[in-house]
Amino acid sequence: MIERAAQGSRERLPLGVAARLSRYLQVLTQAKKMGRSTISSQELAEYTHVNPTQIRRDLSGFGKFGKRGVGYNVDALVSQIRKILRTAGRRHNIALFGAGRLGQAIAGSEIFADHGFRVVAVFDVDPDKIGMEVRPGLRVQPYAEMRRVIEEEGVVVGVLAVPSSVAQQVADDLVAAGVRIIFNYSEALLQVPPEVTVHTSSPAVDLLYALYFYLT
Amino acid sequence: MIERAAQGSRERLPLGVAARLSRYLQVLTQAKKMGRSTISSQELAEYTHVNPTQIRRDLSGFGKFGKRGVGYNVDALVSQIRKILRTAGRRHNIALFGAGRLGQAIAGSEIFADHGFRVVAVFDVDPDKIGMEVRPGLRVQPYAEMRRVIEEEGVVVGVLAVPSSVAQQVADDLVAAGVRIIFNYSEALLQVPPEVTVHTSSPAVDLLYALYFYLT
DNA sequence: TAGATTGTTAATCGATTAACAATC
DNA sequence: TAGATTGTTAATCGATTAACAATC
Repeated sequence: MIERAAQGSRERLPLGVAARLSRYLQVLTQAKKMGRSTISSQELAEYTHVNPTQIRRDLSGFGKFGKRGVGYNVDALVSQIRKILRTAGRRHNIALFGAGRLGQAIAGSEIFADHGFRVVAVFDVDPDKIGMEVRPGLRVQPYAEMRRVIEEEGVVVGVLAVPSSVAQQVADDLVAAGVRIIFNYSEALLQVPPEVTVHTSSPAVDLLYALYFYLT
Repeated sequence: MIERAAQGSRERLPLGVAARLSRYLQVLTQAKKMGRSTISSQELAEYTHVNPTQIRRDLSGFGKFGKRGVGYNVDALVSQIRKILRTAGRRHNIALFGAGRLGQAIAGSEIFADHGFRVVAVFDVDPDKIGMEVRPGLRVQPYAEMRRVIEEEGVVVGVLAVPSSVAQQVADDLVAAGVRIIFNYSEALLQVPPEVTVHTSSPAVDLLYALYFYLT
């Protein structure tokens, strides 16, 4: 606890704790939208599939955020976790690659916006798509412009909604442009240098896992 | 090992093992597509973010699948893991809800097909979308038909690509129709009975997590 | 043979769980 | 006060890691 109280410090959280706090934040944000003002560790557990004792333990390491007999104040907890994860009051810019059906769905979604992520650019190679308005004020730009735009806009994350066949090329270009976080919606296995983090979206993995417990 | 050798038995795998095996399978399937015939635990570790020793440990619990100095045969390992996860030679039918941009992207993707999941029905309430061919041989059907189709087709998984505002209603209807696995692409927090598993897709969670380590 | 990588052990670390006093 | 839920401890279980002999 004494060590953990060093929350605002330079100390990095253990991987597991950071991952779980991110999940709590997602649920809390949504609970807030649904008009909830408090939430118990039990409810958080149902939505995150994390053990309720684990949740209380994770949170109590940073302070006494809850109220016994009541639960946690949603607004207050959102603020606290944002502080811990260092995303409070910051905006992080995303560049999206591929303006097909998936790319359009991502550009039009609120899913990133709720956490301070903003899609500031969309790129495609298809001349028919360039100039298309995927969302008010956001038009598809030619892929050739990616390097310049990434630098000008201070893009931190690249999201790949391109065919698997070109995903590696885009990843290489992103790495060369200095982007360190890549979110891969294609099926390709991407090769990147160690300082770059790739997250590949694989809904089938979660489905296989859920199915196993259904079948047994 | 003696206990684990009971792979084909009724014994359920620990949660963590089942989750990791699913991830190995995803990577192996893709590696196979890319023409790889063998893969080392080291490489699997890079793509799955699971420790290489852990991977060897997980696999050796079921048999000696690897070859020292070489690695694992991709085809053979895919077969073995499918057997362990009980998905070998089976087809599992999926019903998709919502034929908007996201729904169309999912229907057109190979991502589920590679693991024996097949989208056998797409539903929407919008009369303009009904009858639309989202992929050869697969047309959008009216939502009102969902119950009948789910029973006829033996649907095991419901995938929600609908607006958050109607997600709970669809989830309730799926539960009533006997579906036990729900994959939620909306942001809604879904209330379901304990026998039903909900997985909510939250790319923002993974992004927050990656960002934390980037910022620190 | 030399190099690489598995299979396996042992030691450490983090997660899970039950239990319950504190307290709202 | 009664009921609910946090904060916290202690015990167990599973994951991680380093190390290395076996062997392809």
